[in-house]
Amino acid sequence: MIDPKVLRTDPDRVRRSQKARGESVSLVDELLAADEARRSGISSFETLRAEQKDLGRQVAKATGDEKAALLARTKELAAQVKQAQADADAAEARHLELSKQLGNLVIDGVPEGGEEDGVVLESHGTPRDFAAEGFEPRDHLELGEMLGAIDMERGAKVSGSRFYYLTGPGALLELALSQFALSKVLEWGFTPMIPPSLVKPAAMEGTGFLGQAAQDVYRLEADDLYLVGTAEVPLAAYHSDEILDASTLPRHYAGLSPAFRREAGSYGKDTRGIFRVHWFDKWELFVYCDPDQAEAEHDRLLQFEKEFLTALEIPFQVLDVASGDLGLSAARKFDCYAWLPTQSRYREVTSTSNCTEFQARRLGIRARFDDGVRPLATLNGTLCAMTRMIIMLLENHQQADGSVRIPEALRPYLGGRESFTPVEVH
RNA sequence: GGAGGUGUCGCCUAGUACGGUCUAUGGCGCCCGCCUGCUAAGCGGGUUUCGGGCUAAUACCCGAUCGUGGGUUCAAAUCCCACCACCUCCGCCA
Repeated sequence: MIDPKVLRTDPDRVRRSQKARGESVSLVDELLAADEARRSGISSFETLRAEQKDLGRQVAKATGDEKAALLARTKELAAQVKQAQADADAAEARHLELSKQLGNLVIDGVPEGGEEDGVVLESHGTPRDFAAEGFEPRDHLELGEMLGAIDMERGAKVSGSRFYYLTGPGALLELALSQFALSKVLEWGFTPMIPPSLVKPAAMEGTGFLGQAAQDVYRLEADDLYLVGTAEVPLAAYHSDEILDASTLPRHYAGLSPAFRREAGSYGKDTRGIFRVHWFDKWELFVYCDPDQAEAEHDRLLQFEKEFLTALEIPFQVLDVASGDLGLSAARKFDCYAWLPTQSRYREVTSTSNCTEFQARRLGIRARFDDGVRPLATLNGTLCAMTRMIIMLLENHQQADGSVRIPEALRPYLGGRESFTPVEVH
């Protein structure tokens, strides 16, 4: 949710933001009307209720005829109070419903437009020239099968399409990546967390995943729980309905969890291998901070993501995501796109969002600052989505014979091993 | 899954059998002040939280808030119903 005061004092700014997102601008006017109705509803309820309480006190003290007279009067008032409360509740509910539809305010400077309009801010590393090296690169699945690292067929047999087994070297790679990620997050001062990956509707709703992204979420009907698509959800909900001491900010958490995604509407897209799957494991970075520090923290998250990709020797670009492609919660988003040799293009591997106070307001996360209790800012960023990172390692570090060089940074977590080589598998 | 118990303003706690100055008690902690070579102790005052109003700002005023949501009633911490969380025991289980 955005700040209701901004809506009242500067509705044009909200309209601009809605327009930049490609969302309905008339929602802003509906919200303004709902807000007004809500405030006047509450106000008339409070007035009546004060009167009722006062009468109640008199009744408590009175006796005999006096009491009977007061009781007769107060009965009618009670009916009015009840009605006023019902009206106020209805107006409040309407306002809340509309508020939740409104996306976060886009930060100035975010490029306008949709998916194609993101701006490349920087490029790091140089894609290999396989032609110059004299061989045609194999794609990650071919390499994965040669190495005995990825088994899609059995994944499909057991769980269906878009499921996989990581076997032998594949499993080792994921665990090495995970260990490497852990050592980095500790070095950067994050608290490592293993959060629950099933959450209640409130957590999903509060993080903004039940809006336009709802069709992509797995739900367990029998238990009314959701499977999270990212550790962002349990990490954001961790402090829900809490008031934190400002002196404990910023708080840096790094969560390792599975990510479950229905990938509805992506039929036929990226169907080969483990590029787009229904489940993968991921290290996610999460920050709670003073809204004043949010943009600086956002830059830091991006730095960490860049450092990780650089250490793994993967060429990548940084994209400033356009306003129409931000999702509900983000006010600004930077994606890292890594070079995928067999597609000769950069593909998304990480994404970091500054959600400002949007999620905190929905989840009731506040902090006690010198100037009072205010919602704080939340930010998140991918550190390592295992399947995508494995793809990038396999393809970028492959050799002519199908073996794959292990970047130095990962070797300590693989017993010093320098490469994986093709094997006979069954 | 079965049986029983508990849930009060940071923590502990009084209040719930019998609805009405509960406008929620007391202690700890914390904040301010006094006293004081300095600290401690002592003394006095303040302290649920949230939303709103009014202020230059304090002060002050109004509403909500006793796990959550409903209900009964003129009136609910207190009575009724549902749900949630935690604890104990039993069963099952990595």
